[in-house]
Amino acid sequence: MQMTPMIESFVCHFGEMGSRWGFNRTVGQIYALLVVSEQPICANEIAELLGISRGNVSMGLKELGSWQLVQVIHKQGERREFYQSRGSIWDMANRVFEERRKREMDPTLSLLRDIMMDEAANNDEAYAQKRITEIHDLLENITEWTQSLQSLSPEKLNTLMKLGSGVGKVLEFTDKFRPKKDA
Amino acid sequence: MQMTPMIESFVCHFGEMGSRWGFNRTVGQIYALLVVSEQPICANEIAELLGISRGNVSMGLKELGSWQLVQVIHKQGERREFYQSRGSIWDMANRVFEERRKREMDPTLSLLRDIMMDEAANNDEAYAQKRITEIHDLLENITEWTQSLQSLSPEKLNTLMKLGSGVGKVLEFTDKFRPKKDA
DNA sequence: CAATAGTTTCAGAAATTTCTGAAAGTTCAG
DNA sequence: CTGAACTTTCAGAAATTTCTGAAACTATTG
Repeated sequence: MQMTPMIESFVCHFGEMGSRWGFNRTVGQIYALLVVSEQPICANEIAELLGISRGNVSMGLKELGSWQLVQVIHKQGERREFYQSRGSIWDMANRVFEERRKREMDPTLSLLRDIMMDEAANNDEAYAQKRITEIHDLLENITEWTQSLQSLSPEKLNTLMKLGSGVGKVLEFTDKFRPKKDA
Repeated sequence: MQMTPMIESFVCHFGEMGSRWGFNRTVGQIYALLVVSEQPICANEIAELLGISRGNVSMGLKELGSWQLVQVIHKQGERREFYQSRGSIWDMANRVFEERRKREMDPTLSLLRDIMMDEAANNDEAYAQKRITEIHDLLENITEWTQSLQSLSPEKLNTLMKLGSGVGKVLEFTDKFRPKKDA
C-alpha cells in the first residue's frame, strides 16, 4: 500500500468528517485508509503511512473494533495482526448509523422520557415539558423509521431513494385504491 | 425563567448531544435553554442561568444565528436584545439538517468527485477510486433523498414514517398497477 | 457632547482531547 | 524455558478547543 496524494486527500478529509460522525480524526483516518485498501494492513504500516505512533494505532483500531467496522486478519506464517474494513460501503454506513443510534439516540430518548414523566412544578417546566415531548416524538419517529429502513435490501432502498419525494404521490395513489371503511 | 433540575438535565444532555450534531457543548446548552423557554431571554440572563461568561454567550448566540436557529427580539423600552428559538421543533430539525448538509456533505461530495476524476496512477489508486465512487454514490443518494423529503409537509412525512419499511410493499403494489411498456 | 448601557472581539488562560513512547502484558519459536 | 516478536495500556506531554474578562466598539439618553 502506497500513500499517494489522491489517497492522502481522501484520508485527510475523511478524518475531518470522522469527528462529525462519532470518532476522532485519527480514528477516522485509520478507517479511511482501511476502507480504500484492497489488502489488509498491519498496525506498524498504518503507523508509518499515517505518520502516527504505534500506540495510537492500537487505540484507534480498538475503537474501530468496538464499532465493528474492522476485522483482524491472521496470515499464515505471520505473527502480526492485519486489519481490514468489514463489509460493503452499504454495510459500513449501516454500522455507523446503528452504533450512533445506540450511543446517542437511545440515551437521549431515554432521558427525554424520564423528563416527560416528571410532574411539572411550575409554568416554566410545563412549557419545557411540552417542547421536550415534541422533540421526543420527532426523534422517536425518525429513529424507528430509519431502523425499519435498515431491514430493506440495498436494492430496494435505492429504489425508494430514487423515488424521492415522489413517495408522497405514491401515498396519495394508494389512498385512492384503499377500500372505504363503510361503502 | 428558572433553572430547575428538570430543565438543567435537559440542557446538559442536549449540550452533550450538540457536540455530535455540529456545535460545541456550550452552544448546544444555550440553544437548549432557548428551545424550552416560552419567553425570549437576554444574554445576561443566559450567562447567569448557565453559569458562563457574557462574552461566551455572545459568541454562542452568534454561532446559533449563523445556523439561523435563533432570532433577536427587541422589547419596547429595552435596549437589551432578547433571543428565542425560531420555528417549530420540526423547523429546527430541518435547519440543523440543512446546515450540516452545507457544512459537511457538500464539501465531502465535492472532494470525492475531484478524486473520482483523477487518473489512477497504480492499482492501489484504482481500487481506492472504486471504493470512493461507491461512497460518493451512496452519500449522494442519501443527500438528494433527504433533501426531497424536506419538501414534504410535516404531516405527510409523518405518515411516511409511520408506514416504516412497509414502503417496500407500497412499491410492489404500485408496480402491479403500472401500465406495461408494450401491452 | 458626555456618560451610560449594551454588544462584540480577541489575547491569552483554562479546560479538554489526543498523542507519544515506554512499561506492562501476551504469544510464539527455538 | 528464554528471548524475541507483537500488542496493549497509561502517565504525562502535546495539541486543540473553549473560555474569560477586558478592551474595543456601538447605540441611546439627558
